[in-house]
Amino acid sequence: MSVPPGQADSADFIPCAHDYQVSCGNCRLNAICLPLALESEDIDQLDRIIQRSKPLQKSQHLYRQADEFESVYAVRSGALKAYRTTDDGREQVTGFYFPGEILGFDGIGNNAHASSAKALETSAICEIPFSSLQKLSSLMPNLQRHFFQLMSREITEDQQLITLLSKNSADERVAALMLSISTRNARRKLSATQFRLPMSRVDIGNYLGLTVETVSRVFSRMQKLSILRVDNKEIEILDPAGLRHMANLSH
Amino acid sequence: MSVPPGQADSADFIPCAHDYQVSCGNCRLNAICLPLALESEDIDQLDRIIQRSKPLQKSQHLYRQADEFESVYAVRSGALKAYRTTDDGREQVTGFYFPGEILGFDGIGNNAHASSAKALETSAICEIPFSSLQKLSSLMPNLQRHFFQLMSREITEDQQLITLLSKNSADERVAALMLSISTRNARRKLSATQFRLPMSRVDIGNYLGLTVETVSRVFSRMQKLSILRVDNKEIEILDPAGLRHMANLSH
DNA sequence: GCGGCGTCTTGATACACGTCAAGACAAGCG
DNA sequence: CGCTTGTCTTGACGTGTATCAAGACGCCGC
Repeated sequence: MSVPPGQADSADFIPCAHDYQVSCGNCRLNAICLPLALESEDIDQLDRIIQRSKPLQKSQHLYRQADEFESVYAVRSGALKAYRTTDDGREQVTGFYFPGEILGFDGIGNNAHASSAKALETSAICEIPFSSLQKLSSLMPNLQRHFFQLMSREITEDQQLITLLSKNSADERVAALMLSISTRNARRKLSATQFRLPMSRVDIGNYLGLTVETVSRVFSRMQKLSILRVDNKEIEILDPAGLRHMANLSH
Repeated sequence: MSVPPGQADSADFIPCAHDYQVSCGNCRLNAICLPLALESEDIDQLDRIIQRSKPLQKSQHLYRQADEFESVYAVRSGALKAYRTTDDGREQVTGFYFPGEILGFDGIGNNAHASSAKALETSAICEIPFSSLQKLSSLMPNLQRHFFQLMSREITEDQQLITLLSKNSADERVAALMLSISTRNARRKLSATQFRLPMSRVDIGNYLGLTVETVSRVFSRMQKLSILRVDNKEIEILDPAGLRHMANLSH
């Protein structure tokens, strides 16, 4: 297996032939992924259970809805979307996941994944087998607490999305998503004002409960107002305050 | 403190002068709340940390958004709603909680409650201090697993609501809520076809991302189609199959 | 380079639900 | 009892977003 060429656009990817052997201790994302006061002894234990064998190509699945639940996953580079398929065959995108973020928690409840996860671009993944994680959590109270917190935050974020879908206009929804991506970029020490969207307009619309056309129109409107510069998937936030205003206050 | 009079409409309430001293071992809801293979020894340990001191009157708060997070709570009788207040002062109902169900998980993430919880009618509550729960979880792998599962299910349910809000019509949303309440009633060995809604039309609309007027019109429509009999908060499901059809397939 | 095929944009039209308004009903209280 | 207040219902109308349709753009293989 050779190292895929042209990782230039993936700032989180560590260009090293044996990159899948990085440990949590030296991973530059650990401040996001594991902001814990763990002894290096503890980190070693964690390292031992984590598997880093899965570089995922664009549009490949990490797991599928109804698959048996075995692990949760941390994104090391790239980006993923999670989505569920309803009884009548339609899809609902439930989240986008960027480097340092963890997905798969929705599978614990019934021992089967409640959603599917698909790579939006070439992505490197850390797999964390849940049974090992449970054992380790019993021994390391910090770790147990950390995973309770991660799940709790997922709940909080879902509730924010619920509010967004329930109460906000198309403009507000798109603005909120742009701000969310901007914030998450900043957390990874990337530009908060310039980035490339890994997902399509269809995915954005699906996630926000809007049609592609509406999303497109909102982007055009924002561009006309000089809040954003939009060049296909390339986004530049020209007026952060205006964007925040558009997301929150405008009724 | 005297026992409140007139609990006749609250089927889950155990009419006993010292009812706040029931233990998990003999609580008739434990199959829902704690479906665990726990030794009676373990149950005793759990009993010891749980506090049952809080009978809540209608419209009283169990906790408020931004309150310090200390406990999660199990509903013993009555019903509650959880809601968050957005920056611009509007409210979003994020869930309804019935006997046997546990709420408060959204507070773990940042050590502060991310939502408020308010009693929709007189309710009895079991308080489970989270720090004790964490310690106990480390000792009892089953218990740890159980709470991971509960949180995971909360995530799954939130995602179902996201899908509902994002993809479904007013008819479908209301139908889905009625089915959800029906199912949860059945789980508690109550009628799946006849029940009294503890929440107002405003709450329903808020939860489902609809106005009161729309909710009311949907109920009228359902009544005209002989799917439901609606008498203010009293609901009778006349045509369960029709209701299911209305919730799922109709487009 | 050129053709083909997604993805994205833009415009015209339709409709589901929101908004506004008024009346009906229920509950609490002097 | 009648008054008040809040909740619920029903109707008429307006609007934001979906839908339908067509064209523009970008990407890839040949």
